[in-house]
Amino acid sequence: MGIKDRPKYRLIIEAAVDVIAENGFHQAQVSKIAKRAGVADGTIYIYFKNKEDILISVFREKMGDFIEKIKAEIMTQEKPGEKLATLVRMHFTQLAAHRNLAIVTQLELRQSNQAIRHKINETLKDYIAVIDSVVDYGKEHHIFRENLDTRLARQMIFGTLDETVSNWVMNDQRFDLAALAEPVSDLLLNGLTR
Amino acid sequence: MGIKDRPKYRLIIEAAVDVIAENGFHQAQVSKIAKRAGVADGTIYIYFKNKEDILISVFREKMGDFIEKIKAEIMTQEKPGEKLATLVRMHFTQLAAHRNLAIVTQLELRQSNQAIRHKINETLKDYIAVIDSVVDYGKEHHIFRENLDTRLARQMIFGTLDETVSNWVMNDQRFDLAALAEPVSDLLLNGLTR
Amino acid sequence: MGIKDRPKYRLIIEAAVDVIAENGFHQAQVSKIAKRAGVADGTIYIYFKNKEDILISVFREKMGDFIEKIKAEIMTQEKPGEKLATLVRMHFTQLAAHRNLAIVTQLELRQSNQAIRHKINETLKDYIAVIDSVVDYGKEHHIFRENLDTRLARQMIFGTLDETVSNWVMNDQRFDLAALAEPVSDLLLNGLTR
Amino acid sequence: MGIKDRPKYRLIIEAAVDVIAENGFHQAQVSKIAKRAGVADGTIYIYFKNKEDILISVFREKMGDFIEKIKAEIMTQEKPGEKLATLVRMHFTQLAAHRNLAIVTQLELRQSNQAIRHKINETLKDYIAVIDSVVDYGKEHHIFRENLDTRLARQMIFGTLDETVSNWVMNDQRFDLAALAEPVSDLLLNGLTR
DNA sequence: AATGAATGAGGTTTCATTCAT
DNA sequence: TATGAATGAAACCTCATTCAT
Repeated sequence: MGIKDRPKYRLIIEAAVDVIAENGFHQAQVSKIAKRAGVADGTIYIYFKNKEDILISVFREKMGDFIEKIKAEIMTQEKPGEKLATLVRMHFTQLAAHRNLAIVTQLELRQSNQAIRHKINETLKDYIAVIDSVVDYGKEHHIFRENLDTRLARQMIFGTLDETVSNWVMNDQRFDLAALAEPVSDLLLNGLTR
Repeated sequence: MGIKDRPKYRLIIEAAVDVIAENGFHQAQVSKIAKRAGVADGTIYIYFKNKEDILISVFREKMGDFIEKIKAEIMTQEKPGEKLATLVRMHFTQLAAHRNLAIVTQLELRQSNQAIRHKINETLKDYIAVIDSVVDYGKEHHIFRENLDTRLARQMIFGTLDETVSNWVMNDQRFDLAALAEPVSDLLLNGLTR
Repeated sequence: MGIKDRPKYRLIIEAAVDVIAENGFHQAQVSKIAKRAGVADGTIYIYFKNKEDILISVFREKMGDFIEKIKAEIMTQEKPGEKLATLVRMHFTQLAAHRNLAIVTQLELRQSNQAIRHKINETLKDYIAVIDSVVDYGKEHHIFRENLDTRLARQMIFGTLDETVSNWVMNDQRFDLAALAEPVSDLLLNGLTR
Repeated sequence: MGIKDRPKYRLIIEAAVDVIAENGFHQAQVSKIAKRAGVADGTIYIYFKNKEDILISVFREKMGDFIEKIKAEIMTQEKPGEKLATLVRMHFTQLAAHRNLAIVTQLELRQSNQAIRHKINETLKDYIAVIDSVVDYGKEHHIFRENLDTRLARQMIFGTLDETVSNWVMNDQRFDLAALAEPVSDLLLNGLTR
């Protein structure tokens, strides 16, 4: 049984998300995470190499689930427009359903140093690939413009989603994020088609 | 003569940008900034209340210029599409021309604590207003769709620009950012029109 | 087992007394106390909230003992005059026996800021109560004048003792403090009786 | 004309008393004293060698007056008891009339380092001599006990006065200090006579 | 495997003093 | 004489990580 399957591994990951969301990145000390997880400080270091490893693991585990679910849902769709709409909807609904996770990924983890953010970007590459595949699928099916630059399209899609969720988090989640799925995917679709 | 007009004020601001860009946010000690500016550590505190004040001032001064120049350039344009194209072009060319500033605003200052980021967001509101005015202008002139949600459109525009510049910085400025101005503004325009 | 019962707690208290007595209040850096106690700087902060807390604790612990011993000894006496004589004798002999403590309480801790001195005064209130009880006891037994103002009498007693010890400390303990116990208590007694 | 007779010298002395009384010893920066005196920081150093010199001068000038007035008043008395009563009364009334001075001498200047307090004690020696002369006068006139140890008597007198004024200052001058002159001198007299 | 007491490096800020004008 | 901008040394405290138990 790998170390990641033992109960305390997940306990620490969950504790880290909550502690960071509630206290902010700079107030999320290892000892605080340990106390929340109900383990000793030293135990953390049996499961994680160092603090950086905790943060990266939080992102990898949580974003892994996040991406897998989006992938699975997109696969059920045939039409390019539906795939894009599904992507947007899943992106928003998942983060709306897990506010602490949204706070951690949109606000707090971005305060980490360059080393951590570099590792985080590695994980994001999987998501980038999903977006790119949706764009390419649309181009192949002649729904999106064929001279569309995939990278630019992806930056527009990801940038728009990211900026929207960030606004939602920074406004203390006061508006209904899920409700924005439709107008946002319409807006993006309008930019990609023809 | 206000304190901000004395030569050392600007000297320290410029030194801060360079030191942060070259060493990273967390390695930008006050003593390093002072040495780069050619002043004593204590002199910093004649011009700035504390370290936080230096960082906020860097952003305010630099983004102030940045926004003013974009505003001025946009005003010379009549057509909504040209205004948007100008916004995108100015955003990219200014940051491409001041790489250290781009590194500081896109990467390093985002690692600051919530207090600093809150103050930074205050300055960004001026830029938000500029983007909103371009969107509204386009709607009023029946070039952009009239049922377009201004906030969503702005999030798409800003999100796309920000994501693109961040990609450029994180890729060590290996591609020509300014050259992306035209395809990106075309892409955005396509999303906003009709 | 409380944190104050762990050996390092007392080790740090003792180190603080010695370092302050030998170096003076303003030259008693935390790192110097830590080195003298044989612990790391950070260890200090496991046992004490901050530097102020060390100083207050030194006074509370040491004066606590000081007062308890005087109290116990006074209780063994029946005659008011003997109680006063015991108070004076114990005050002088204890401080004469612990010169570093005398230096710290008479000279060095008085250089602390108002917050610390306020906390120190809290501890002194216990001593004030002991003196007051001796005065009241003498009045009740018709040995001290019955119209004697307890507060004034206490100020005379404490002021005289304190001034005498301060003189002894400032004269580098060149005279025999303990030998002054008898003449001083005679002098005070003369002022209080009839 | 000596430097001490020029108007700014006294201006700075008065400013120092007020600034220390109002802000506390540790918050009485040279720049604050300069601003209060209406002079530039650098001007302070034309009149005083350094900050220590300001503090010592404050004490010397103010206590000089204080002692001179007590001396003069005592000389008008013939009887030993009256001389002592006058000493006590003048001590209390002068400090009661100059609260800022009382705060500075009783509370704030005692927070200074040993070097300053040593110099302050030099000035106090003049006062010590005055008290001693009163004690000796009483002994010579067979009013005070002849075997009275002058130093002990002086420590009792000064300690009692000092402790009483300190209590008054620390209780925010809530009671009438001058009114204590009579009972305190009676108490002291009782201790010295017979 | 689990604990938690102990470690120690590192940086922001204050303020007395100087000196060119 | 007077100014006030500039200097620069010095210390408290935090917290990620270790290791004896």
